[in-house]
Formats: sequence, C-alpha cells, structure tokens
Amino acid sequence: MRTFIARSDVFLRERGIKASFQRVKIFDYLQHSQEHPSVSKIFQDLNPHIPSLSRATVYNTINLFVEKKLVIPIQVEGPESRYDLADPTHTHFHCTVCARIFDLDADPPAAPAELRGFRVEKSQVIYSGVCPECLAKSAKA
Amino acid sequence: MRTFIARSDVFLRERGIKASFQRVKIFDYLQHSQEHPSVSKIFQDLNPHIPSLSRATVYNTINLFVEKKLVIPIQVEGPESRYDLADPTHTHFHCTVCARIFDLDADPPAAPAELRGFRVEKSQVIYSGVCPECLAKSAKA
DNA sequence: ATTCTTGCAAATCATTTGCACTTTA
DNA sequence: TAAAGTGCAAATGATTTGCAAGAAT
Repeated sequence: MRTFIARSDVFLRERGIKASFQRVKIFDYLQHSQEHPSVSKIFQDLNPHIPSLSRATVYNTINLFVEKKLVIPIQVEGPESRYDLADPTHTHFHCTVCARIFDLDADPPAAPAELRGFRVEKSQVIYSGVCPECLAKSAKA
Repeated sequence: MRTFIARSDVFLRERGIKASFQRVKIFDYLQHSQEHPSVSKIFQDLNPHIPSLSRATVYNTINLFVEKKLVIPIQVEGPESRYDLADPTHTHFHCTVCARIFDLDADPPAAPAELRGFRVEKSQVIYSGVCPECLAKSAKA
C-alpha cells in the first residue's frame, strides 16, 4: 500500500521543484494510477482535463521527476518507457498479454558477492509472463 | 563461461533458421562479443567486413533471434536495446558511466509466492551503478 | 521455380530541442 | 520582475516496413 501525498505541491517544493499546475497534475496522476503508465498514457488521460497540455511537458516533467528520484523508469519490453513512483521496496511483474505491470511486495535481492568493487546504486527485478486474468481468458478460447 | 558453438550454421538450422551468411556472422559476433551490443554496435563492427550489410538486416536478424529465443533483449536505461545470447543462468550489471553490461553468475531469484496464479515465463535482474574501472577514474579526477 | 532473405529508401514512432510566450515564486 | 516552465513545431534517433533484386533449396 502506497502512502498517499495529499499536498503534492508542498511535496514537490520541498524537493526543490517548482510546483506548476501541470507538474502537480502529473504527480497526482502517478499517485493514483495503478498502471505504471507510459508518457502517452499520461498525456492521453490528462489532456481532456488540461486541453493545453503538451506531450513535451509530460516528457519534461517525467524526466525531471526521474532526475529528482521521485519516479523510476521501468524497463519492460516494448517501445515506450513505463514509469512508477520511486519505491525501492517492490519488484514488478509484466503481463506480456495485457501489458499491465503489477507491483510485488518482494524485496529486491541483495547484491551478489561478485559485485564487490562495484558501486551498486539500484537493482531492477522484472518477472514477465501472463497474469491470471489473461490466463483465464486464453483458457476459455 | 559460455559454451562456444563452433558451427553456428548447424546450430541455426537445427532451430529452424535458415543459415544465411549475414545471420551466421551476426550470431558469431554475438558469441564473441562481451559487450551486450546494440544493433548500431553490431552494424558498426560488421559493416567493414560485410560492406553490403544493411541496418535493416541486423534488425531483422536480431528480432528473429529474439523470437526464436536464441537472444534476449536486456532492458537497460538508454535509447537503444541491448542484446545477449539467451542464457537464463546469469544476471547483469549495467555501468551507467561507461555503459558496459557485465554478466554475473548469480542465479535469477525464484518467483515469489505472490505470483501464485501467474504464469512466470522469465525474470530479469539488472543491477546498475558504477563499475570498478569507472570508480577508479572518478577517484583520480 | 518457389520461397525466403537482403538492402535500400521511405515511413513510423518515441523522444528531444529551439524558441516565443506564460507562469511561478 | 526575474527566473523557470509551457507549448508548439521541427528535429532527431531508433526501429519498422514496402518492395525490387538476389540467394538458397
């Protein structure tokens, strides 16, 4: 369960990020999304509410959030990057049928002994396959 | 240590892949490369020896190899996909300074209990940070 | 001969950038 | 009001595609 941040504007300012209208909306969107959305998805969903919104702004904002470590890119197969609020305590499952990404509570693995001498900054674990719903659908067919 | 395949043409045919000159060269290149190369890198290195080679052929071939499960894409950050011969017994470390990808012997983690009900087809673990050589260089500076 | 592969060029798609305008602190 | 952010359109870069010519069985 994610801790919700009620005042995104304050949260952003505390991290040295100017809390523009667009940034707050994008941050709120990320907080409420279960989708681990791509930039296109974010744009598509917010554009109806913010008609002036530009794709470039979404890219700028996401890149800023990644740089400030509020957001992490999830490197799944497919043409677009997907994003999640930074939370190092979970790993992901990527359904290759419906393209959804699920959060798992499992802790990331400890760095193996072979990595002595390396500076390990982060780790990413992604399982992929087919989620239960897609399995059920394909069983019916 | 990877098991080398001396006769790539035979290996490919056994897997239902026509062993064209280009495909054999690309497969051999992957076998000898320690670089986990991108398509551009493969093209760049093979083009001097095969002047007629086309980028499209490299893309076609790599996509075919991925489809036939001879090769896996490694989802590291950055604009280009990187590739490795399929070998589920290792994980990777991505140096964010020199962009090299290192093979680790560590086994992939067992799927966590939360994934009961999912069909887990593969897992990918990528550590990232700075490799010892880049650390040494930055210490000097 | 038929089928598959190659290589070129054009097309597509994700992402970045330059710049005039607007907003935020 | 000064500094930073936005939005448009054009640019870039990776990847895919259509198609004519070439190679393999």
